[in-house]
Amino acid sequence: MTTVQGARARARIEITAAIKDEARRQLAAEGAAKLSLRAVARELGMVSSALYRYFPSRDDLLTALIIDAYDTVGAAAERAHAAAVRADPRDHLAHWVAVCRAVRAWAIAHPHEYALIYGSPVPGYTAPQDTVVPAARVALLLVATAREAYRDEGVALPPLPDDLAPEAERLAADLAPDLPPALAVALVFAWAQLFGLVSFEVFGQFNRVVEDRDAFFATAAERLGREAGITPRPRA
Amino acid sequence: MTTVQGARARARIEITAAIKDEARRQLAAEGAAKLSLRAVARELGMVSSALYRYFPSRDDLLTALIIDAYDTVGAAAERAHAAAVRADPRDHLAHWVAVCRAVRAWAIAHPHEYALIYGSPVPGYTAPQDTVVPAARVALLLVATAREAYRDEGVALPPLPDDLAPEAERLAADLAPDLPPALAVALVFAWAQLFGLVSFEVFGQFNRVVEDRDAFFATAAERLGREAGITPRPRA
DNA sequence: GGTTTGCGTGAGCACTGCTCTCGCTTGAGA
DNA sequence: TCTCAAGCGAGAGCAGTGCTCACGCAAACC
Repeated sequence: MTTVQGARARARIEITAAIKDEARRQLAAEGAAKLSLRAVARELGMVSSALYRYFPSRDDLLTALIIDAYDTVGAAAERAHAAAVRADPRDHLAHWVAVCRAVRAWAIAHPHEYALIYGSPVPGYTAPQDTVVPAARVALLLVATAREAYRDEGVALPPLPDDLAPEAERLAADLAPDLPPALAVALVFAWAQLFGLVSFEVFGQFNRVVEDRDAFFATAAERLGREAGITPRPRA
Repeated sequence: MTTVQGARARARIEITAAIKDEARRQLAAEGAAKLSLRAVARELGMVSSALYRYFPSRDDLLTALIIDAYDTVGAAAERAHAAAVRADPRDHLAHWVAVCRAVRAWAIAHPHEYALIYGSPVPGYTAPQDTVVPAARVALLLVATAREAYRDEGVALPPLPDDLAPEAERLAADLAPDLPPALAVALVFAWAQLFGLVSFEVFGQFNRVVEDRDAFFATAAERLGREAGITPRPRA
């Protein structure tokens, strides 16, 4: 599908990628606050103003990094999910936990990129439309996992209070019309809570509180799965 | 207790407070990234270098704001808790929910201050020791609420997996020696998950997803309370 | 082959955090 | 009461930032 392009078009793609790579390096090293266009340009051997041919502003560079970050964490989660399905196609709780662990592992390995997407929004900055699809990737994977469990095993969930019923219908209609509203609500809860756990760990809130964070997270992820209606696989 | 102080000492206190106030104003208006010492000084009619007599660096100013933010959200939560106890001393789930709502309300009212304390750590920045006591204030309140419920009504919690048992003992010993380890773990879960929910709302992750956020959060807070072992009050 | 378009250059503007020296003022000790 | 160190504000200055703009060169299109 990629037609043979002129040298110029190809150079543009390569330079754009190089800028993002170098920016990612600085991001990983120093954090978003100290990411500087001039330093990126310097490191790439170009003059700072040249960089504006590729990204009209610092915020646009950050937005590109944000989209990439959403995509890589989404891809990592999807890989982990696929591997878990391969290992045991029927153990849906294991699939769920695998997704959670993948998100956590990626976050710990790339804390500054994680902060970029799940921390405080950086500048003035309202998330552009381009970010919403990649941002939904992990969420949709959680929904898909819960859906498979629901199809295979059904679900028993606590009833919803009346005043949440309209919201629950709306949520279900938006993100999973084939699932019961109570499950849609439980999934959104679990989704937010998963990132609450990961954020607390990555952002240091667990310092001097939780020591054995692997075991802690494993249990938490499993409980989240159960709250999302996924029953553990009965022992064979 | 406050001895009569010289005019100089008093001026120092007042100016320090004025700097923090103005900084908070700019923080609320533009966010931490755009908080500038020079702008604060300008607004206060002093020269920027004078400000360094009061805060040795921008990070120190931010740290002061962080401590204040932890304290105000903690105070708000404590007020809400006290009011709920006054309204019905036996309804522990209502006390819990009141604390959660107070945290959320404060976060929504002061999103940038919330981001400062529960978002991504801002600069290079490792949290100084001074912040850990105020930071624990909300957490300790949650523990206290759960403790009262536990004393009055006991608790039934899911069993912990074996590999989490040592961590659970440690947690219980550190933050509530009088509570069962499984409850200590459940409390840390609930604590992280509470701020996961609030962060997702404040940081815009719920945009285009959750509409009726009041009802959504109310249900979530109640479920968190139940997971933390607080049973609803039986109807009188 | 001529022209439009894309792109790197370098100067420059307004801003930032932070440092340093210079004086004035305050307040505690002799 | 006088003295002198300490506290404090002023101003200049350094190094760095995001971003803009006119300028030329080179590639791509007609």
